[in-house]
Amino acid sequence: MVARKSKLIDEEGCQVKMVHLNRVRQARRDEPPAAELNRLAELYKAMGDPNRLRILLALRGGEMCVCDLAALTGVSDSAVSHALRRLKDLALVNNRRDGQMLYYSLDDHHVSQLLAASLDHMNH
Amino acid sequence: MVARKSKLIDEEGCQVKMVHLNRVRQARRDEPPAAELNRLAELYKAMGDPNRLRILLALRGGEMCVCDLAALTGVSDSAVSHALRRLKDLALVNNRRDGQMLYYSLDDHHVSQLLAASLDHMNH
DNA sequence: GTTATATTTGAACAAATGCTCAGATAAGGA
DNA sequence: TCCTTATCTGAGCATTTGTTCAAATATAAC
Repeated sequence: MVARKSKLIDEEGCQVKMVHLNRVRQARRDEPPAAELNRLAELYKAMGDPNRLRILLALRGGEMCVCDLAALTGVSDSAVSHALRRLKDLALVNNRRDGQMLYYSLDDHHVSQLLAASLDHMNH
Repeated sequence: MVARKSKLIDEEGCQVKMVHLNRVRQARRDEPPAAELNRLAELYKAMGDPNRLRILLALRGGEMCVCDLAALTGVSDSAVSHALRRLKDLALVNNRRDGQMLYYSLDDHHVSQLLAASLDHMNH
């Protein structure tokens, strides 16, 4: 990095201040498409809530029903149901009905691996 | 999973409804300590914002200064600075001063690996 | 010293989030 | 059929979040 002073660059009609034009261009080029980026952000955001994260971690040990997850996390059945719907919309979990009860489990082993990688990262 | 009906279990003075007591106990046993769990959630939450995520992804290509990141993401220098402080507090990035400018980079290759693993996961 | 540039900081505020509550739905048993 | 249990849904609401703005720092050039 050698540049020391910012330049004003015209972009889409408005001037933008930047120092290393080539570096910014490279970053733009390497960026994943917006749809993929937003989906990744949604994924992280979903895992960024302590209770949803606890649910995901718990499901590594096998399927569980809603009221067991409520007992585990200490929130209402309703709150767990809301959380599970969000995780399901993101394809992080799925469910299977057995009578009146719904058993939730991790959607595939990738999810479990992602969690393992993160826990791993935390313990250096 | 065989149980079909919930039981009321006494826990810390209040009754909690659950179906598979052993499964809940196992999940509790396997749960990471609260401090670790909260830190992991904070980590995910930080990565769950599109602009912060874009910053992290951009830094995979090498260090960048604040105003370049502002030009990349299209938000103000101030917003980028706030974002970077949060990422720095979580040890996801660090910085180095060169004159008036601060160059930010990913804190270590683990962060980069974590991002790679996630992008990977997205493309099945 | 003064001035200009790069970044940081804190306050303010609109937008998003996660919970609870009440009512709806789905399935089983009497 | 009616009643009970398990889960879901939408509205309401308090908390949190991310941005902008204005002012403060930090360094460089003069």
